Order: sequence, then structure tokens, then C-alpha cells
Amino acid sequence: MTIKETPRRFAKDAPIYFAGDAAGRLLKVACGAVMIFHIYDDGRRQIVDIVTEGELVHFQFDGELDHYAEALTQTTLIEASADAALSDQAWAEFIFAQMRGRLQRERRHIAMLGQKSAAERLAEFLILVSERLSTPLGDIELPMTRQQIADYTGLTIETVSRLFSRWTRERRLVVTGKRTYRIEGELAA
Amino acid sequence: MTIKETPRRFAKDAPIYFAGDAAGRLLKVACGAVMIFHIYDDGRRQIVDIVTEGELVHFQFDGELDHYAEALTQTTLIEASADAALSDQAWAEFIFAQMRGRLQRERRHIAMLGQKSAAERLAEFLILVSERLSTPLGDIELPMTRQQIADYTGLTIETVSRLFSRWTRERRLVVTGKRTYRIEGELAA
DNA sequence: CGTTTCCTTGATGAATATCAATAGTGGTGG
DNA sequence: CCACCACTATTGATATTCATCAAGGAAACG
Repeated sequence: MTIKETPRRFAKDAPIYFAGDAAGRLLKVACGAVMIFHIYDDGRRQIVDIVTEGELVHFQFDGELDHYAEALTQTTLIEASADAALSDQAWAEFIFAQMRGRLQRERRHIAMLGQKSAAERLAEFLILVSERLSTPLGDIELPMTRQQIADYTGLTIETVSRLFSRWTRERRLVVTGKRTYRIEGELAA
Repeated sequence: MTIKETPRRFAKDAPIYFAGDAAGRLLKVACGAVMIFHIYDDGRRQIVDIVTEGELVHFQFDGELDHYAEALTQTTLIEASADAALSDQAWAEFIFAQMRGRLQRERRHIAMLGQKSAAERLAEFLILVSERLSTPLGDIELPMTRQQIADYTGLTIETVSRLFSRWTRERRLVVTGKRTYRIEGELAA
């Protein structure tokens, strides 16, 4: 018995769910990319993770969701019943593997935010994105605004902008398109 | 058929495993507390999570571990075969619930490190510890050095020490024992 | 006790946030 | 196609927070 999967499409920047929404459905990214984030009362926002093709968006299958999700690009999600998936052997293994990957990324993110300088954080972010969102050419596809990058790295848009400018000036980073870059040398320094 | 569980004891500050160690065994805290951390080449350390009674220490059941674990207090762990546990219904559900809890905490930790000031971070840390390591009396049991607190909050020991001093001076925090505190007012401010 | 480790406190400096102004970019309708 | 508008990014000047450096004191341990 296969599990019923319903596709849902989201425009760029469209909200996917809010904190407080009921969980219960399992969401898998078919194409596009999703950002997961927290918001504080005063408007501060922290992007916690970026979810890409083939990955699950969250693992909260009952109760309420405690974070937000938004489409970073035009995105198609596959929706399925969480209960059904959990009792299916193959799905359960997939879910487990996904959770493990997510835990690993989040651990790295914690270490980055806790210990690294602005330049180190941005460099690590770019490398992460190049591994997860890249075109096959090796160029970094960066479908994020400065504000989003700042909210992922825990910096301000000005600091992010200054680092981009400096690296570009120093030819460590080359702008190869409207929203694509290529890393030429060692960043971080 | 029940799964074989072997207890193992660790002294305070004893290492439990290192990054690079083979995974494969499942570890559950029977009593005590364990800290999970990352280390960089230059010695910087980030404590990623604190694992307490009844919780699983990690979820890497094959390949290599990519982080370190150390006993925060005298600790007893239960060791079991990961394979056996994963194919047991009740265990699988427990593992899933544990992973979800861990993901939730790590998300919060990311948001804290990315967006909050030193005072806010330390306040949040104390509240977290009071929820997770507290005595039934409401006092905060703090079996951690200033360095460990700093490595959890991404601050320096001096900053941590100054905040403790200030809050104690302002009677927001009361020292009720050698390593126990009580929160009296609003911290963070 | 002496020794080591941990903690506190002060003085200073560096990294990064904040504030402010300008420039660029994309989108829309005339 | 152009002109306008709103949004995003850049850049500079300044302020703030927190780290670093340095020294002394307290607690823990043999």
C-alpha cells in the first residue's frame, strides 16, 4: 500500500506555515528551497535552516508547529500523512535519516554562531550554500537577500554587505551573474 | 524479546566519546548529565546541548561520531545495540520522540546565539538549566564551570562572571548554596 | 599548607552594530 | 520605452558591546 502524496506549489517568498499551526502533515521538498526560521516579538528573526530538494521540512507530526517556514524560491512540496508514513518501513527509515542530517547541520550551525567571527560565519554560510543550492557549474546560486543572509549568520545586513564588497574587491569572490557568485580564493581571512 | 542493556559509569568530567569514534551503540542517560560539544583546531569549544536523565545522548547509529560527549556530573549510561532498538516498535518511537526534542532545543539554541545579547543568552541558559537540571525545590543546580557556561552561551568567562556578579549585586539572582542559585527577578535587563 | 585551578574585577581595545545618507535595482503603469 | 516608486544594497561615521589583557583573590586538592 503506497502512501498518498499531494503536491502543493508555493511562489517565491510565500509563507508555508506559521508557528502555532497544527502539525500532522509531512512535507517533502520536490523542487525549490525552503527556509525555516524563528521570530521574536521585537521582530528579530533567525533563520535556522535551509531545506532543499528531497528533504523533509519538519518533523513535528502532532501538536503545534513552533517555527515558521517560507519558500525561498518557487517551490513544490509533497504533502503526505505523517501517521501513514511513520508506520511504513521505508518511510520511517527515510524520516530517521532526514532527522539525523538535520541534527548534524543544526549542530554545526550552533558551533558557527557561538564561536566564529563575522567573516568566518559568512564564509561558512557560502560554502554551505554552495554544497546545498549550487548549480552543477560550481557557481554559488544565492537566492537570498542580504537580510536573509544576515538572519542566517546572526549578523546585520551592513556587515554582510561590507564583507561581500571586500571579498569582491580582493577578487576572492567573483560575481558571475545576477545572483550567482564563485569563490576564487580563501575567504574568512 | 527485550533488548540487552548494559550500564556504564562515568566520573564527573570523564570523556564519554570523541569525534571519530565508531558509532553503533545507543546511549541513554540513566542518571547524571552529559554535555555534547564541538571543538575547533584552535581550541575553541562550543557546547551544543546538555543531555539529562532519561534522554539519549546521540542518534548516530552507524559510521563515525562527529562530536564529543563528556560527563558533566557523575553519570550512569545505559548502552544498547542500536540495530536492535531501531527494529523494536517501542524503542523506535522513543528514539523518534527524543530526536524531535533535541531538534527543538537546538533550534532554540541557534536562535539564541544568533539574535540575543550576552545578558539575554545567559538568562535563557539559566532558565533552560532550571528546567532541565533543577532540584525539586526550584533552586538552579549548576554543575558547570564558568568556562562551560561560556562555551554554551558563546561568551567568554569574564562576561559570564560579570553578569553573575551584577545580577547577584542587584538581588535578581541569589546564591543558595555552593553551586545552587535561585532566580528572584527578571534577568536579562 | 602549598599549589593549582577557577573566579572576579578593572582597564583597554577590537569587532560589529547602529545610524544616516546615497546609490542601485526591479517592477508598474503611463 | 520611460519615469516613477518601493525596495534592496552599499558605504561612511560613530557608538556599543563584548573580548582581550592583566592582576589579584578564592576555592579545591593533594
